[in-house]
Amino acid sequence: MPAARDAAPRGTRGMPRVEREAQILRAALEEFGEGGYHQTGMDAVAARAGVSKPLVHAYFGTKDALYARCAADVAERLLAAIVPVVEQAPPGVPMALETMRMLFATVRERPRDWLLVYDLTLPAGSEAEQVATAARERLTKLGAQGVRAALAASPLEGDALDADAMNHVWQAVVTALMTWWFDHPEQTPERLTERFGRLLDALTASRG
Amino acid sequence: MPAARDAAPRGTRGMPRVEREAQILRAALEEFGEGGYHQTGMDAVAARAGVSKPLVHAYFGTKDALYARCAADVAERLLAAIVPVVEQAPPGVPMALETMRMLFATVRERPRDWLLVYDLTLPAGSEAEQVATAARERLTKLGAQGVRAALAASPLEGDALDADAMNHVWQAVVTALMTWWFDHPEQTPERLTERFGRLLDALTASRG
DNA sequence: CTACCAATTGACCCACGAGTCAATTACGCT
DNA sequence: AGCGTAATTGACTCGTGGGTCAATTGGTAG
Repeated sequence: MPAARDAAPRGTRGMPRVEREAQILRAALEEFGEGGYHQTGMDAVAARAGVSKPLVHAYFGTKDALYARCAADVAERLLAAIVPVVEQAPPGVPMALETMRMLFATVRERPRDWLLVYDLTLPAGSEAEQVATAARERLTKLGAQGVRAALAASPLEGDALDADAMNHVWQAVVTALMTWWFDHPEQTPERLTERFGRLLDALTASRG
Repeated sequence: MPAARDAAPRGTRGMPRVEREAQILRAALEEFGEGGYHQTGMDAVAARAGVSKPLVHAYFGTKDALYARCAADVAERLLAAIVPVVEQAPPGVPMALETMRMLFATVRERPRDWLLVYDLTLPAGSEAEQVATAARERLTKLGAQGVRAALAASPLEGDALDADAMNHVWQAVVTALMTWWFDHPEQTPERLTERFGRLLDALTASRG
């Protein structure tokens, strides 16, 4: 099994640890994104990475740990992308749209990465599920602030549960546009966001 | 194995076929709804129904066929509920809301039934996936007409893809409210629908 | 060149779950 | 009561996939 060292003074062979790790992680992201947790095998990940199954285990431990690592990686990228937006832009629908655009842009090369965090069929109580759930909660608190502000600014001001429900809906909308993206790969983050803006406009107009 | 007969003139034992079938189907709906396809075992279904595993196979064949049967059952109930709404109400947002209310009401006792149709992690190419996909498509064409009408009536009239994207978003919104319902079982179909109406109002107000 | 050592793997083990079959049970008819 | 029949099941097989281990490979230091 590989030791916990990156420099290679003695007994080095094959690829440097960091590269190998990135390579396997990338393969795992692709496989998990396409097949989900249960339909993806460690063999498939190893094959896609071009290495043997034991090596994947040596680098990431169990399948559960590998998935958790992948989900954490995705979550970290997403959070890093939207934190500046939430901190800088004034709350409101435009901020929500900008947040959405940043989310699309973050997973631009592999849109299915998003599913790692939003897969609801993970083994109950597993580390993978805990990481994914935690990631969703952090994204909720950050990304939905704009929409929540919009809700609070409305003359109706629903009860406390409305904000929670709104968060769920907001995330589902992003997920829906992500999955729609899968079938329309020619779309760009910008066009997707504009498209959603049009939908909002249409909805607004039809209710005015 | 049970024969294909319902009346019981000779060699009868245990429960009548129709009751037994309904009993197993119900157990399967509960199990699949809670754990999804891959995490649910035939043993678990049999145990929940209070029968043995071979009996489940005798009644429904393979696991795949059982899931397909469950999904078809859910789809049939959902379609039967919303067809009258779509045919009678005038297109527009109110019709969409009424459709939503009927969907909630249909799965009132077991909201997780909805997930049988909207599980994206089904084995690729399986009968279960085909049934679920077909059900989603039928629901799309029916349930999204109101929203599509709203989109067309807007002054913006987006391109042809907008309608497709809008359908995806619409279904995701319903799914999101369903899953939100799981964690708030005290909610009713009516209150859920009203809540979503409030969210729409707030969104409209914040953009006017 | 040689010894050493980490990286890498072929081959294996094993748990779990789908699916099957012979055997058993109990109901209805005579 | 006793037989025929269909419902029901205990106990089994078997393929699949997660995980492990001893053995091999090929760099690097001396």
